[in-house]
Amino acid sequence: MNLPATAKKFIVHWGEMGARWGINRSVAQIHALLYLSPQPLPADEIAETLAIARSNVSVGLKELQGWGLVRATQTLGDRRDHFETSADVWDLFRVIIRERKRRELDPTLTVLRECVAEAKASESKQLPHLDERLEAMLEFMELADAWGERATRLAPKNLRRLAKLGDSIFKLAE
Amino acid sequence: MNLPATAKKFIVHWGEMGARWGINRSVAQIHALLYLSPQPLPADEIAETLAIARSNVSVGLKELQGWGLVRATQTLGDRRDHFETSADVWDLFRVIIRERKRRELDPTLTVLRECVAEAKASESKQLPHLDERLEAMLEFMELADAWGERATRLAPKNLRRLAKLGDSIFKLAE
DNA sequence: TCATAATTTCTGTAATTTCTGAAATGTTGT
DNA sequence: ACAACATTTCAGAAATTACAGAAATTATGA
Repeated sequence: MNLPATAKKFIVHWGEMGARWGINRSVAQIHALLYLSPQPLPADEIAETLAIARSNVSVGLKELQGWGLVRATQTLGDRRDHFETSADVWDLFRVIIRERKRRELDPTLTVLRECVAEAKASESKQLPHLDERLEAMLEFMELADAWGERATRLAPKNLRRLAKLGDSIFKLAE
Repeated sequence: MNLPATAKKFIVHWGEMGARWGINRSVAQIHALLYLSPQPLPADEIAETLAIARSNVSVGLKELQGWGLVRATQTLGDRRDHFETSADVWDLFRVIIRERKRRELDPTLTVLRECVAEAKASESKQLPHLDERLEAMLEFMELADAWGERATRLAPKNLRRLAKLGDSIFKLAE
């Protein structure tokens, strides 16, 4: 596909953003392209459009499917899989939160709980406040975890609605 | 400094987490060590404790100072700078949000606004919904930006208070 | 069953990032 | 001004990551 300049700009920027957040540049670009596409795309068209090797697209799509961000669809008269992502940014947000929570927050909570238990058991001379610091971090992560859990449960529409309530929510805490 | 096993575990895990979020592993480890330390540490002690080159510590500390996460302090009778970070996780959170907003969200908003303007000006045949998709993304980013801005303004204590209101906040959107 | 198409896995190369140790620069006290 | 200490810069080495193309595998239809 020959992309309009605007689409190219968005896809390139999306790739850069992904890279800053620990997502492979090509993977982020594939996702950006699918987000803009009105219909599911076959892997070879993605490869051609983004000018990356077909094999890379295969790996990238697997990765995105692993995140639950992309799914394969089939059409009559074409043996190739066609890939699509959700057109709803709030849905994408929800999925990303869910996965990062599962992959990063949950293991961190496990480690922190172990650390807190150990730190309480044995006081250290070099680091007298070790337990306090770890407990504070644990509390933070548990709250983040709870927010992630709730965001995951909420329907995309309600998530958007909640986001728009920003001002009144922050007034609760002033 | 000879670290207790628990501290090592935390620092190593923190380094891994950082790496997943686009922060250099050593930089994240330096920050973790400073977070656990009851007093500011000189660069050579950081290097020795984490077993990384002194020059590397220098670069890492500069990076952390650039984020506003670490500052140098001086003590009488010691020419060396001693480095410290905030012991308040909510303060750290606030600083990180502020910087990521400045470095990533704000430039993204700029690009997206340009993209939306271009997309409205010229309809594309291949991507008929380009403008809608870009506008939806822009709305999302603007809301994220507004939340970041408010979080940045709030005092750490109030941020914590707000985080603890999680349940009642999410009820607003059900 | 066989030929063809589609996809994935694998392997080596290229590019990037991270890190070290040496050299250069800056700072402090005598 | 000089010596001692402290820090930063820099160039190259080491490690990691990303990528392309070939080979292998899997699926489809005749």
